[in-house]
Amino acid sequence: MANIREIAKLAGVSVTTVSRVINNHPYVSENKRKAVLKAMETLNYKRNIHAIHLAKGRSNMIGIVLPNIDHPYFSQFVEGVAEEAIKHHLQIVLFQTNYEIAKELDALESLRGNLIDGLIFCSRAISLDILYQYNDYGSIVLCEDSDQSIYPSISIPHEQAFQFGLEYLIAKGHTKIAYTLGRREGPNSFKRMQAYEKMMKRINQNIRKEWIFDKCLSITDGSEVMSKFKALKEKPTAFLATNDQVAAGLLLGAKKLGYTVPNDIAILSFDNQPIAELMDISSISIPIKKIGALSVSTLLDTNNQSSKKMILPFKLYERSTV
Amino acid sequence: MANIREIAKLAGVSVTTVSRVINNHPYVSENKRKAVLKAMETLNYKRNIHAIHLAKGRSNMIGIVLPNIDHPYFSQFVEGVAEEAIKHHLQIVLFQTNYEIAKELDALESLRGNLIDGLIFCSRAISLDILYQYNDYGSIVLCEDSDQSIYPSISIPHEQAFQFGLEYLIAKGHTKIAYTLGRREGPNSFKRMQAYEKMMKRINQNIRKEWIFDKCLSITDGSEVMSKFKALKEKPTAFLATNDQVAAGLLLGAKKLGYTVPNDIAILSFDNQPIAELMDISSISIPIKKIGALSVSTLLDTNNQSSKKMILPFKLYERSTV
DNA sequence: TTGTACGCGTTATCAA
DNA sequence: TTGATAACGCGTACAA
Repeated sequence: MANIREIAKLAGVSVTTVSRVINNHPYVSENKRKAVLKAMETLNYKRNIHAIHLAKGRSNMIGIVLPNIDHPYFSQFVEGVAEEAIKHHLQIVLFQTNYEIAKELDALESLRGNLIDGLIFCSRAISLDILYQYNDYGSIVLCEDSDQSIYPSISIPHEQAFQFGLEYLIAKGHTKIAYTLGRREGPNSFKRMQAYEKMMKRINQNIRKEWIFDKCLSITDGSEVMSKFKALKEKPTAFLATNDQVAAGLLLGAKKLGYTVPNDIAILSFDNQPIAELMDISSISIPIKKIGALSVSTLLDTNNQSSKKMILPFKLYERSTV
Repeated sequence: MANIREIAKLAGVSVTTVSRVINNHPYVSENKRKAVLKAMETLNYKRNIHAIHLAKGRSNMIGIVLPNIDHPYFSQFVEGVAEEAIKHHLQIVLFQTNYEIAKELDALESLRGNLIDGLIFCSRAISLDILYQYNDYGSIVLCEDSDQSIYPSISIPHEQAFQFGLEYLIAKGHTKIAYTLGRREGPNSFKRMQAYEKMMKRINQNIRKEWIFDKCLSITDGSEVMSKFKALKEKPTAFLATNDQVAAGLLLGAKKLGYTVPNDIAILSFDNQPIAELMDISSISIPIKKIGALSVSTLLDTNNQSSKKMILPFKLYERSTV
């Protein structure tokens, strides 16, 4: 409860001097500094962070917007953010939105209300129009393959990567290719769908709606898709999966249903997480942690270069499922 | 930028009245309320959260201390916390510690400095002695099978659950039982080790250090343990695994090395997450999300019952790996 | 090198 | 039903 004034009184100095000692400012004589430190000790002083935030107008906290933390992609992303944040003495506030726009607005309002200095959109549902309204209230970084020009964005080139995956499957002799998506509405999904349509046109294949599975994010989702695959009259020969979890589910589901991989059905996925290596799943790597870390440094850097787009490299890891 | 005073001026009322309107207090005439709301609208008013925190002495933020978020156990835990927190309009601040005591101290200092109103220790490395020094600075909840009596704790009965798992393996004919641990130092691990020693004594088995594998948390860790298993002269016939990830790694590693499960080696794990169901791994469930959710409500409740210990039930799901 | 005095934006108290 | 004013605790011109 002891505040800076009580310390000053006990130490026989002014509050300014106390403040200087606390913040390691120069121009404090050694004996006064000692007196202040001693007073702080005896009164068990702790500074009130809210007062600092109020006085400074900043909080050294940043927010992360994500649908749900309980998914390897997002938790790894946050891990990358956390590691970088700690270097800059930033605290992290989590906004789990479940893709609800109202919750994303909460996060934006927290930015407007100065709770956080900046906001990282790991994945968003809200429209860019609304996002633009918050342009003045703090830094915002988008982690998506975005073509807008207001906010900095960081991602891999999703369209190109998806096309690369399709070309790889085609080169392996596949023309009947199905794919899974997290959710149709996301900007990254949109890029993936574009790549798919383009490539199918190139190899003269019709787009079959029943070969496109959305809402696929988890290992369980992948397994369920495999059951749907079984019921399909006309079957694809390959899957391009949202991520390694879905691919693992597909693989396990396939084995359970008696299909052999890659003979009956080939599987290629994204992310290249440990599970892909362990289950020997061919996967296109995405540097998730790095994207997280870069989103922090970009956030801090945002004064200078307010709307740059960063594109990170992806890489194919060939394994046994294609 | 507009603050409460400017609103007051424009609306022709006092700051008190503005504050009343903002906080839905009674005793504001309808026309003044309208005038205030209009002024807020035209000046694009947003309240400064730091000023509120300072004036109120609270922040409506809670902290979570965990080693690293990029693990299904912890991310699911946080998911449980987040879902409960949102019901109480609480924000979540993440403290990723990597089991470093200094980082745990950071979190405690944030509690002391009023940044957060309460702190949840999902897993801790710091000693209870030090923890006790922060008893006055806010609520603390421990999510461990703890016998201390200062802070509320929430967990499953780890010793009992581990014993239950061992008894199950023994009933299935196993006497040569190995196990994996997250880290030796944790309170939960200690309980598990106790149970192990007790049960081995009961069935007249020596404790073999080389059958105890620590630092096992991930799927990769499990796979590596299996390689060590291969090099073992005298081999156990069963593994009790830290969690489903480790079990999955053990299972995949076993298959890769040509062992059959459960004939060559049986595997039983904890958590019962989706991957266990999908890979048909026998597992003892832990209600992780529920523990997370309860930790929040306990935190809020902590005035009344400052040191209760909550023990949640576990349950065995028998599958094909034992 | 030190201190005074004010600003930060809001809530709470008390008098009217 | 309203408003003046004092906290809340710290940072920082500016003066000395």
